[in-house]
Amino acid sequence: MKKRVTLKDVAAKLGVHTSTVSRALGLSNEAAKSSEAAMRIRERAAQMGYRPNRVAAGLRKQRTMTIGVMLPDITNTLFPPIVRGIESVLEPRGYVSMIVNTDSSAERERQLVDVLHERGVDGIIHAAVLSSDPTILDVAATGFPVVTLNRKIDGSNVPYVINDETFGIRSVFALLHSFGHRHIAHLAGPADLSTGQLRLAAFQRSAREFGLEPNALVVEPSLRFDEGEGRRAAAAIHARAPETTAVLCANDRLALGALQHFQSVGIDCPQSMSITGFNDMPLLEMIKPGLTTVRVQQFRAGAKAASLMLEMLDGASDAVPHETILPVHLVQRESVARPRGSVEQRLAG
Amino acid sequence: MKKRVTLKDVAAKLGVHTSTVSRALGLSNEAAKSSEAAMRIRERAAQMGYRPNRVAAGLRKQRTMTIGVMLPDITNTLFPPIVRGIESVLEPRGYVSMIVNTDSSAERERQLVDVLHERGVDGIIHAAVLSSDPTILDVAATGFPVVTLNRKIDGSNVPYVINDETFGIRSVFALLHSFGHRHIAHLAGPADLSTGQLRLAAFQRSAREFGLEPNALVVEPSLRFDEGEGRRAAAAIHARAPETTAVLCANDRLALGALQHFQSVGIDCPQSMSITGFNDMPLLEMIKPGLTTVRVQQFRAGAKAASLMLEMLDGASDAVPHETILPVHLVQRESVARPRGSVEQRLAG
DNA sequence: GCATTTTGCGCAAACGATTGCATGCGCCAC
DNA sequence: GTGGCGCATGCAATCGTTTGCGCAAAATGC
Repeated sequence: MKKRVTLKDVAAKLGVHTSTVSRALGLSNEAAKSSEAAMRIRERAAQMGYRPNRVAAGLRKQRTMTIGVMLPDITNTLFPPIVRGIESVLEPRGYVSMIVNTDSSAERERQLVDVLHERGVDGIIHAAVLSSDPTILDVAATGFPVVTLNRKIDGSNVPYVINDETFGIRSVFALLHSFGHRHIAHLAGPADLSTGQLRLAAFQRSAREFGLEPNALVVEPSLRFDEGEGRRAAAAIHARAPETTAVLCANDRLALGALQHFQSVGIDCPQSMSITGFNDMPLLEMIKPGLTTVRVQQFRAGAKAASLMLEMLDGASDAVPHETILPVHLVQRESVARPRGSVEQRLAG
Repeated sequence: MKKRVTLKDVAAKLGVHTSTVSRALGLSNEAAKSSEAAMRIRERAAQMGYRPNRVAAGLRKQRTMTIGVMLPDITNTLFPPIVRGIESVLEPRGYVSMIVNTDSSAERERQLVDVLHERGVDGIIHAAVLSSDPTILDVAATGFPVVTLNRKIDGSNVPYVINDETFGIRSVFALLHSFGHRHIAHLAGPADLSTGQLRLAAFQRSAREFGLEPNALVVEPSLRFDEGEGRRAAAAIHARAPETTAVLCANDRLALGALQHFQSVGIDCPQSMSITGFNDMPLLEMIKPGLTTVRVQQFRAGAKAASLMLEMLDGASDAVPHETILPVHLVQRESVARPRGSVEQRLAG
């Protein structure tokens, strides 16, 4: 393996001191470094194929130009766009990200925070899921730069980026309501996940806003955000409240599961049952019927979180906004129709 | 921000030299380190919350315990499982991965190799796509540890892990043939991507094997592995060869596009047109008709590549197999049926 | 009980960059 | 002509570990 070219090598070749070379290459060294001597050094360094050793620089400067990214599971289609968004702002600034998967386990999260620390990351972007996890808050409390994604943090000054879930849920609710649905069930997300909580709260607020009694509406919580739970919970809803004409699901995968369930028992969507999702995951437009859902801007969320992080690292901690809410928008496809037996449908039929 | 505890701090507190502490904590220091002195040191270090600084260790040891992972785009559903597979073997051994997205650009790839080098990664796992890209080969040629995924490398000794694409394509071909299809078109992948090439070659070999003249079968190459190209190419196939009864697609997304096209022009799948995919991407079971495809084991491929990498790093380079082929298997769903007008169908009809 | 091997630990030099301080030079002004 | 200022460069310390070397003490062998 070829030995790498170091500052010393370049310096020796030019008969100058390493510090001189270091300064000549130092990015921001005022315009002063446009002197011809510096020019010659840079030229020579490039020609020799010099590449700075960021590990050494990191040790000395206590800045590794590395950002830790913690997420539950990169396999979940939600996260890759976030990662790309983060990367899109980090990379041009010379940072790289170090991605770890927590599998939503508090224990793993604790370990992984240590792993990231040992490797000297300059900050952590935390794509949170658990509605409460002390670890990352502890880290932030020490003054270490942290930005969270998808979770509102109340009792701290950790900046966070979230999507406007409340508005999103309200939008689907409004849509269902405008189609004439009054028996709207909520297939809720897991109670220990922040998005689950948030969306449930938004559902209840919307119900009230539209003059429906929240307690009269059935809410069936799921244990995981997956199709299996969607099927199970949909069955439960149908059993508990056969009068239900629409199921507002906390995310797309639950909605997909619900869809499968109703199809399997011969209840047509959207003719006999309207179903909505959340997130607008890829490929959703392929399935039949196209799922009406809410599109969230994952890429932008990642990019935003990364910019906030960079601002913090630039020392402008005070200037970074505590809260950033990204707009979402309703994506109407075919999974919502007027309820069977509604006035309009009788007229049409 | 709390200052981190260093070896020196621990040493000072115990009145010993840093090197003593270092050795006491050094993982593999023979059983010798079970001495009570070492025990006390470890205990004390843990109690003080000592965490080794891997940056410093990396500088000194020229081993950062970091593996670079290059892939085209983490957003592509193929890659997250690979990443988890890699992580599953790296993490228990104390390594972390540094993921970069090349967007299939040779230029970006060149830059990113430098980025990874600067950060002192111990090796690179390259989830290749381009059927030829010199950069990574150059890197490997210098003796730097490289393992590639999904691409066969001929003129070098870089270990690679691939799925048994040839067998997979042959399996679908055999299935279509057994259903009575004789006018089988291939919706091929981009010619500059290795998987595109490989699958085309496998298609032609299979045709010959089953007694069909490869040149008589229509092959429509796509420019990208996406639904849009799938639609376009499917239309082209239909126009060029209306007698086609089955389209064997180079991957699932192309198949999805083809499906969309045929549906849009009123050609029913599978009644009038059989379609097959490749990869078995998630959510595929949700669409109608379920796409018959080939499942590849991405997680295992990643895990395997990572093990090979670790073997190389352990100095067992010679013992590392040059080629690893992972089995794939056919997943039959509903998108394949007997061709319209076949003897069997006439009998059934 | 003495010679020899083993063991345990301290010392100090790395690893490759950055950076405060010192030095020396040229240049300008008075 | 000399004092002072600025600028470029060199010197050396530093970041936190690891590790070869050497010395002393302990353990072993006969």
